[in-house]
Formats: sequence, C-alpha cells, structure tokens
Amino acid sequence: MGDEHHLDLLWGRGAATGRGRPARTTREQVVAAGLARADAAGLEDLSMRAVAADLGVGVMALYTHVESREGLVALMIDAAFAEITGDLYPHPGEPWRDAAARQARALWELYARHPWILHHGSRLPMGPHVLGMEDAFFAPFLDIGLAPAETANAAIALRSLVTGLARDSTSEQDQVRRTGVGLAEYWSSINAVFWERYFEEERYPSMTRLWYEGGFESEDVLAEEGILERAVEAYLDGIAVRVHSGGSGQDAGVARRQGAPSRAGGPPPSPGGPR
Amino acid sequence: MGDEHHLDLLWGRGAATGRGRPARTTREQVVAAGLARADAAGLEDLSMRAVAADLGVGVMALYTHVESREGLVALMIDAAFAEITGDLYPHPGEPWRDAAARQARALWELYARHPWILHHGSRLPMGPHVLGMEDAFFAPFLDIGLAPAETANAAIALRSLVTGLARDSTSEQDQVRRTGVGLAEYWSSINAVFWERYFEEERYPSMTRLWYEGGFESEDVLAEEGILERAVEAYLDGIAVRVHSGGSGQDAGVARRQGAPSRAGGPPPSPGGPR
DNA sequence: GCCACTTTCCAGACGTTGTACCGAAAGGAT
DNA sequence: ATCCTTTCGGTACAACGTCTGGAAAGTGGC
Repeated sequence: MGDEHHLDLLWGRGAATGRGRPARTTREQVVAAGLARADAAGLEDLSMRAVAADLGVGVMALYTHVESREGLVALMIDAAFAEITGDLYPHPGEPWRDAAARQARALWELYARHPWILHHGSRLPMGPHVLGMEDAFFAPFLDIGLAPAETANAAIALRSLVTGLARDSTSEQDQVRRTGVGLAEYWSSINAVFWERYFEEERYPSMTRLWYEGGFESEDVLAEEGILERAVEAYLDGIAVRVHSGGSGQDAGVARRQGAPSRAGGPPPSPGGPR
Repeated sequence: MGDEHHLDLLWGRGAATGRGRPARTTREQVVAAGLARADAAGLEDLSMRAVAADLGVGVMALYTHVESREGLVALMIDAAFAEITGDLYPHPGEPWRDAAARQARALWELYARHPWILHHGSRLPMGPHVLGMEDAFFAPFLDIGLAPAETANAAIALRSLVTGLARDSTSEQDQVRRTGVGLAEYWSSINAVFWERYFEEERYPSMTRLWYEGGFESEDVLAEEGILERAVEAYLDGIAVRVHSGGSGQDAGVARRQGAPSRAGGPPPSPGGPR
C-alpha cells in the first residue's frame, strides 16, 4: 500500500492491486466495527485488540487497513459525518435561517449519536465528508449580504456553537458511562453529597438565585434540545441584524482574488487556514 | 487522608494531621508541575512518571496528593480556572453586554494559555473555581429581563460558544505540537499536498467560492480573536433582541420556588443538572 | 531517651496499551 | 509448479497507570 500520505486512507486512494493474499476483512468492516464499539462504549474502550476480537481477526490484521489507532479514529469520524452530508445544503427556496438551523440540528443529532467525536482530543480529520460538512455550513450565509470574511466567520461560529453545546451536554452522560455507575445513582449521589457538603450558596450567588427562581427546572432530555434551538435562534438573530443594518459588504469583496492569490493551493477547510 | 469523596481533594478538605512522616512535596507543587508540563507538551505527555521526575520524587509519592491521573488533571483544571475567577463578575455600572464580552475574552485567553483543557475528554470537574467561573457567567444575564430558564440558557450558550471556538482554533496548533513538525512545514505540506491532490473545487463549492472572494484571508493570529469578538457580538445582539422585544419574562418566574423544591439539595453547576 | 503510631516514600511488579518485527500462509501471474 | 506480492498472527517491547509491601521519617506519649 502506498504510504504517500496518511490522507490517502481518508480519501480512499489505496486501490488494491488484486495481487497477493486477499484480505479477510475490508476497510469498511474495520471502520464499522470501530464505530460500533465507540458508540457503545466510548473511545477509551476502543483498543485495537478489542476491535480485532470483534472481527474475529488478529490484531495486526487491522494495520493493513488503517495505519494506526488514530488513523482508525479519523476514518471513523469521517464515516460518521457521511451520515449527514447527504442532505445538508440549503434546499432550493429554503430561507437561509431555516437552512442554517436545520444544519445545526443535524450536527447536534450526529453528535448525540456519536458523542465520542466530541471527546476526541485533536481536530477533525480532513476527510471528504468532514470537508463536505464544513462546506455545507458556509452555504446558507453566502448570498445574504455579508462580506466574505464575515460569511466565513458566521459559519464557523455556528458550527462551534453547536459543537460546544453538544460537548457540554453529552459529557456528563459520557462520564456516567465511563465510571459505570448508573445515571440515577450518579445524580442522586451528586445531589445528596455535593450540594450540602461542598456548595456554598453565598459563594455562588448567581446560580443560587437562578435555582430558586426555577432557571434549572428543565428535567426532560428534550429540553436540552431547547437550549440548542434557543441559542441558534439568538445567534442567527444577531447575524440577521448584521445583514440588514450594518452589512454593506454585499459586493465589497466579490471577485477580489481573480489575480494572483497570496497563498498557493486552495481554500483552507477550517478556521482561518494558515496563520 | 479520608477517602470520603474524590471531591474532597478539589475542595481542599484533606487537612493534614501533623503526625506521620512529612511529605516532601505539597499538593500545590504537584499540581503546578502538572500544569507546567501540560502547558508545554500537552496532556498526552503528562505521565505520572514524568511529573514525578520533574519534581525529583518517586512515582508513587504523587498518589499521596492525588488519587489518580484523572484526579490530577481535575485539580489542574480547577487551578487553571482560578486564574480568571478573580475578576469575572460584572463591575458596578458595567453594561451587561460589556461584562459578557469581557468574560468571553477572559475564557478565551484562558483556553489559549491552557489549550489542553479543551482537548480533555470528559466534562469540567466540579471544583470551586470551575463553579466560580460558571456562576460568574450567569451574572450578566440576571437582571436584563429574561425569564430564569432563558437566563440560564443564554449564559450556558455563551460559554459553549467560546469553548467551541477556542477548541477549533487551538486544536490545529495542538496537532502541530503533537506531531512534532513545525507550524510552517505543517502548513506548507498541507498547502502543497492537500489542495492539489485531494481537494476538488467542484465538490466543495462554498469553500471554493469563499476562497476566491478572499473570505479566508486573515493570516495573522489576532484575526483569530476577531472571530471570537464577532461571534460573541452577534450572539449578544440576538440576546438583546430577545430582551427588548419578546422578552416578557421579567417577573414571570421570579420567586417561583419559595416552597418545596422538586429536587433536594441546591442548584446544579452545569447545563441542566439532573435530567 | 525510647517506643509506639502514623504517614510518606520508593522499588518492583502486574496488567494493558499501541505497534514493530518476522516468518508463515495464501492467492494471482508467469 | 514457481515466483511475487500481500496479508496474517504470534511474539516482543516500551510505555503507561496503579497495586503491593516494606522501609523511612517524622510526632506524641511515657
């Protein structure tokens, strides 16, 4: 297999020559097994030995399809994003706010299905479907009268808002799963022990006051989606204000780069690119 | 030391009795050594052996101060947040938007100093300074005419927005540090290899168009702070709209909970609390 | 001064992890 | 049938977190 670049695997380049001993498993099977295990038990239970055992295969057999554990996780992440990239671009005639909100929801639900993506340390891999997701997030803000840089920032910030909220929301479930203790006992132990033993109401006046005013009453899981909806709506409101009033960037930056680009290559996939 | 609860360590409860062999290091020293190492080399280089070697101490000596590696990281995170909790609450007379923006900046800069906090998998530990930060973030939104639940959501979403943006921005520097390759070569290799070998302009039309329009031109590091400023401003604009027009929640939920609370204890420190 | 008692320190060991090495196995091409 | 290419899997190794047991180093009581 050509070790030209580790990105080859993400972009499906390593074409089999047909010669040599045939592999007992496909790369798709390996990635699927990893996905299943991560969905069920989290990233910290994704050991190469465990994945190999799930497939009934020796450990080192995995390394014919992935170049490392981290490479496997990269493939898994890109495969996960393939779930939503099919219907992410704005539909014809769909208002930009509806499209952006729909994208935010899709990303949110993807993170709910695969929370390990959020607890994965490094950046998203530059795979085709991750890039597809990022590209789609730019689309709703393209022709609404924002300057190009504002357009880019608006989309990146929306993505980050969803990611941050999802991370906050899923991390506690993740912790519950990791420690093995059930959700009920976890919270009951927190409630029983933490508040009376450590929390000092006068030290944290804002939370205390909000508590007594009922600000933390939402107990159902769906209310957690409410916070996404509200935050996205508020943020898009802010973008809308920017469009109608101080926008003035409709044609300021259009076709500015028809000459010689200051950097060779193409667009960066993520916040800012080279800095 | 009483192993009543792992939270005792975070809240500084384990008081030394004065008897027995005195410890050669203090818990503060251990946490500081861990902080220094994580700041310099990231969380994945924070091994117990390395921290012990930095202190000139045997490995197991650390376990008299921390109960595990994860407990050490929790202490480190709480210690890091202590850097900003001193001046986080709104100043007297400070407009709520200024206070919220200032908090967002402070959190952003904290993450820039300690990016490993963002790449840490599980949720923030329930330490006194983490709680202090969370409490302060609620304060600006308290008396601006939002319903209690909206107040809580607004603060949580602002925190998540900053965290998400910071995570996106710092993860690539983190990746550079982890792989050992310098920033310049990293990006030059990305630029030289990626765009011409993998990227297909017709497959990612939004990014391609934004690129040609100059949407990704910000090359300086400070521009990265611009994205935070812009996103926070947009979000706070959305909150402001909510306050002045459709708010109507000024007194809807005040003092609703003076009777018997539906849950025993006190306010939850984080999004939603028990669900 | 001496002795119990308590706490900390450290060397070694154990189990688990990712993965390098290498000979054996298995199929296509000649 | 023989080569050639690729995959397979047992073994090995270094690094990791942390348990264990005994030695070390103090304090309090006599």
